Amino acid sequence: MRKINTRDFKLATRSTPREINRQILLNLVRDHQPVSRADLARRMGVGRGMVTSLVSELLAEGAILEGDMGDAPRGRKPTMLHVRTRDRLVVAVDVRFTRTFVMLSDFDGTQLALETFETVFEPAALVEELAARVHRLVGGYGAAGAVEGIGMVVPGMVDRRTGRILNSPQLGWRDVDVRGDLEAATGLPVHIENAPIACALAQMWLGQRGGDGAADFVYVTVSDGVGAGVVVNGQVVRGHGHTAGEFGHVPLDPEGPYCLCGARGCWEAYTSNLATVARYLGQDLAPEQGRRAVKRLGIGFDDVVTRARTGDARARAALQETGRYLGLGLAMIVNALNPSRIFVGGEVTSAWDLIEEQVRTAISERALTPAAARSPIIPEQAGTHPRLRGAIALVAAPLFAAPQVA
Amino acid sequence: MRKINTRDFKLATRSTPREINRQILLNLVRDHQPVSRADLARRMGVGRGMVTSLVSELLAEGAILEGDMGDAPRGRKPTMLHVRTRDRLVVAVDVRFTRTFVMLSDFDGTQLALETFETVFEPAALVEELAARVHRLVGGYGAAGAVEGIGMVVPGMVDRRTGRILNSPQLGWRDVDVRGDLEAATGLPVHIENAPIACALAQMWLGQRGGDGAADFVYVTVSDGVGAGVVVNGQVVRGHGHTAGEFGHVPLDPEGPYCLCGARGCWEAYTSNLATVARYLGQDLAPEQGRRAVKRLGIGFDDVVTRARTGDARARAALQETGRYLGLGLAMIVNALNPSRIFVGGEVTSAWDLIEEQVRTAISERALTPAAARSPIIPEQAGTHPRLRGAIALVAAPLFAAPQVA
DNA sequence: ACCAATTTGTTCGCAGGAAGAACAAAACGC
DNA sequence: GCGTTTTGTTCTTCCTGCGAACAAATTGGT
Repeated sequence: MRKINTRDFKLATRSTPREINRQILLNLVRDHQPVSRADLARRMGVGRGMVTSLVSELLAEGAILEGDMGDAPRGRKPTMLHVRTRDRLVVAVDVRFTRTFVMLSDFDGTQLALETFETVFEPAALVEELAARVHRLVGGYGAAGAVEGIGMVVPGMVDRRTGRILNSPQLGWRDVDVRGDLEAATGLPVHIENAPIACALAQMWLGQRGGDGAADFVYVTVSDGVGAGVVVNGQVVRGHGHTAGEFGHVPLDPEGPYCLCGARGCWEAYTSNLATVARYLGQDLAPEQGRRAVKRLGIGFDDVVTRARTGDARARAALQETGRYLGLGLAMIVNALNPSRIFVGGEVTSAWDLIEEQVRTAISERALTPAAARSPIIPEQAGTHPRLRGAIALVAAPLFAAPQVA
Repeated sequence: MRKINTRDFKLATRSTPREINRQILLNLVRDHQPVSRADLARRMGVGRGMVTSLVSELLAEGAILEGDMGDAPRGRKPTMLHVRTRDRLVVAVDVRFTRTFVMLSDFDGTQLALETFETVFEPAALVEELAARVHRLVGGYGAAGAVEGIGMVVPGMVDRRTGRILNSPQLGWRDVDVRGDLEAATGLPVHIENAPIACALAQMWLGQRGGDGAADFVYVTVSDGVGAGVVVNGQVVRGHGHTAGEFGHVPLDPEGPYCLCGARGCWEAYTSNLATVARYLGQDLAPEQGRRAVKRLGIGFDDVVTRARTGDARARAALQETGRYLGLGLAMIVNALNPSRIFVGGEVTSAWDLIEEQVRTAISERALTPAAARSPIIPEQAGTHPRLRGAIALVAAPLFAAPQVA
């Protein structure tokens, strides 16, 4: 029961049904490939005639491909259809505080090249550096297919429509138009998105095929900060001012430790990697000295995990406390949005076996119903570059998304 | 960019464009009535021919009406169109812990009759009582129009599709099928919904006409408990297990006061009416004795407000603290979802002038961006029966909602 | 009083595309 | 080779958006 916005609606034309059915068919091919025309007709509940017509249109556009003959017990053998992905390339860019990652991949997420360099904070210089690398990658892998766009993920608020980065404290950017410059420098369409949202997009568009198409889930990223990408009704929630998903700065305790945002007791101040390290070292995080002390000692989150695994009881305790607070925050999300599942990404997942019990206990304590207490929490295994996969989704998703109508 | 669910999609047929445009037109009439065909054609950007055809269809169905001639500086005078609401009736039912409210109203929300009775907790008995009253109302106001359905609002989780009440602690119901029984007893279609969601629906469908069509907002109800109805992209969020919006049981402080849900420090335990009264009396809320003490003294939330207004400094302080915690919880919603606005309903609104400053201060302290800190918080004035209006929306909304497509 | 101008509302013909039936093609077993 | 079965194409029908032409209603100027 969606309300129609009388200021910003989209009329249906004669060709609207075709657009809709085209996208449905394309998504069915995507989820069930390899698949025959006759099978598609059965799944869609339409005649094979219509499928033929839609398929030939998609074939002409190069959206799908005919593959081998399939096998059938009786009758004519079907020709199988696939989505064309292998020779359609994307440049995925992940700008992080320390380093920037650039990956060349195809629409499926298969990695062709990956390079990283130290992040340049000056927007113009970053664009120049990126443009040079994109140019090199496009030239070097020209034979593998055509690059159809650049997907870029940044920490901070982004206005998807204009492509402007409204505010990124980590990079020190305010209302910067990187998209326009990068498009001009490379001649490729550029899509920019906020990092946790991109991770949610990666789950939505590149997650396991034929999954139950979870249309309601939350992706929580735990690294230096804590953020969340929220998906409701198959759509990402961006918020009115582009700042939705900032669960990281919801207070768990008004008297809690100081957070980098200036407030006290933020969820992030309990469960971010920095918080875990600070807890292990027995330091208070926020007073600037504490933070520098953490940095000086050169102990990172991964070191804490390693020590916990090799018998350091204090490290183990620090991690378990992180797990407990992680669970409390997740319980908040369960109560607020009751998603069908919550994905967790970031370095914590490497210690999941050490903290899972604490996480689940905390959720059970706080969940309102037994069903909610059982909400699946799915750690995304490390090393899958969820942000880069999100960047790929930024380019690939528009081809598969439902047409906007009404 | 909505993802198409390949398990549960809806094909477009030949008549899909018509359905879509029909609903757009109907909504335009609703928002701009009285309005002429030519004006609609201009607003929709289509020829007048198509408008004529759609309008005659809607006229034939009785969805809209032709009214007076309008006035124009030159040329033929237009005939104005209206949505037909006056003679289309709804029975709205609000089942609360103490009393049940039954209202007869038209589609516009104009009240024709309102009665209340003490809530019967036994489902079968309640249905019987309701059926008798509906029968009486329908008979008594037969001349005013035809009753097109019953909208029912209950405290607790509801499965909208099946109409079953999954769990209502307040009423002591678990997996009860009131809808089927009430439909059988009255012969009218029945829609059931959870209370905070219904309040959000009331805002969405019966809120001020031609408002900016806020498609992203949250309605927070503060009474005995604290709940929220969340609207994203023009759609209500129900959650995977029908328990979305339970912000009331997110902890503000793990060491805080006990909540009726059993946990500690819930937002509800700080800002519900009971919490305010308990704070005023200096009692701890949750231990069963405290709660009974509050009841025994016979002081309600309204009494605290009255005393605060007549110079009782302790009452004033208790309310202001409630305001502060209310603000902290609202800040959480702002950070999590960044809605375009937050509506607040319930008895607190009667003391809004006393607490507004505290609310706004708390939000400012916790919001991440200046824009988020300025998020409009709109108290709904008391006595407007938002839950009953939500019940009306349950019946009226399907006529205006966007058709589900793709 | 009549005519031009202007605006509203209706009708009609064209064309895009869903829907389904008829038809052609391919494979298998007898 | 021939019937059977399944796949894929083609063709006809009909719904409906879309634009153009037309009818109706009103005002103001001559």
